[in-house]
Amino acid sequence: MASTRRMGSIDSEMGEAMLNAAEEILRQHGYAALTSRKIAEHLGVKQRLVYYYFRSMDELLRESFTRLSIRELARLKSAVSSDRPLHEIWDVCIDTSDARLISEFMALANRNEGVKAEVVTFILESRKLQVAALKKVMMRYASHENFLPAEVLAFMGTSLALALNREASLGIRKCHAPVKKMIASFFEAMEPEEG
Amino acid sequence: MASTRRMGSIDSEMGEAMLNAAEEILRQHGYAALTSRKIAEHLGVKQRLVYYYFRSMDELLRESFTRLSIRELARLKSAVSSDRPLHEIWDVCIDTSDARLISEFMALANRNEGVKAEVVTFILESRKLQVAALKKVMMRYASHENFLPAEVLAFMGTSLALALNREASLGIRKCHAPVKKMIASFFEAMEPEEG
DNA sequence: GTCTATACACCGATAGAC
DNA sequence: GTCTATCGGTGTATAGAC
Repeated sequence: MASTRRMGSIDSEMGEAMLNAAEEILRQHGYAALTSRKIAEHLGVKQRLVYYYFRSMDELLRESFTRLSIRELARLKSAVSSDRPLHEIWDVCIDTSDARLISEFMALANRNEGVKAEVVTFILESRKLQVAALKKVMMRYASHENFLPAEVLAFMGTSLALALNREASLGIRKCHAPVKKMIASFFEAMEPEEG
Repeated sequence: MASTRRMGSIDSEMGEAMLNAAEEILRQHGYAALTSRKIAEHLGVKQRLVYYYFRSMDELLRESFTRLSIRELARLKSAVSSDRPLHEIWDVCIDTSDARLISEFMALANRNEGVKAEVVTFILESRKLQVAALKKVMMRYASHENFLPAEVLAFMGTSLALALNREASLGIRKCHAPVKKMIASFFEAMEPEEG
């Protein structure tokens, strides 16, 4: 039997507040600064309380990414079933929570098995959604033979959005304008307005 | 006047060894584990010695990225002046030191001004080299009007290589094969063998 | 150039009171 | 559900001996 120490539910108000605080700390100060004491301080409670809601900092970290993942997949699904899925998907990718937060989780995933598993699941799931949406659009509109395979386009879209966001968070803009322009005209060709 | 505590040169054998150890720790355990104690332990010396070669851990971190940056730019420059620059540049990007190491520095850059400045300089410099190389190749070969602008291609190349490496380090392969195939045939068209 | 020794702060995690 | 108090461990950085 596992330990039965914990009594508070993660879905409670305080549990959610702690995950919110964790996200905020990750964004602003990085995973090295994500400690139970900082979270408690952030909420005006005592450090001990964090261990009432989470078995360990590791669990807190995993729960944090799980929640983020659920949130992002929901946005993606909603985009997929919209009128102009490609445009909406791109908006989700480019306007995703924060390049900094993602950077932290990417770095964490390389050495935290729990986070890694969640990150992998998230990437595969969102890619599946994107590829399906692309294939559907490419079926609908005529000239889809001129385009690259849906798998390639999905991968490119994700990669470009991530890179644009990452560089923007560093203050870099070089080449971003022509890249964005190219993407916009590309989407316009694939999924024209009033389609 | 700044402090004059330090006496050892970073370019010395021990200084270099410490930077090597730092890289290794970053790769394997992440920036939260990069401590003066771990570096010393890694080399079989005492922790105090790290502060003989570096004023602070912050300085060590900056020096570490600076060295990495110099190394990568040298590889890139050599690729640019080779027989098939595009193919060589792609090889440098895809075979770059390690997706994990880069993930760590990316995360660090978001909150360490010294590292951030170095990272920004590195990105801008390598982009400049890539764009110049692309333009040159596109001039040389005829059908360059069919291609996207050099700025866009450079950005796409970097983004795709980074994403491929990042996912590979997580064990993900989904869509990688068609993406790599597309890139290979693209380069072949732009820079054919025996050109 | 490398060491011992030490200061002081912060970490995760726990026991147990209220 | 939240608290006080405390454990052993680890972090940066320094003083000063050899």
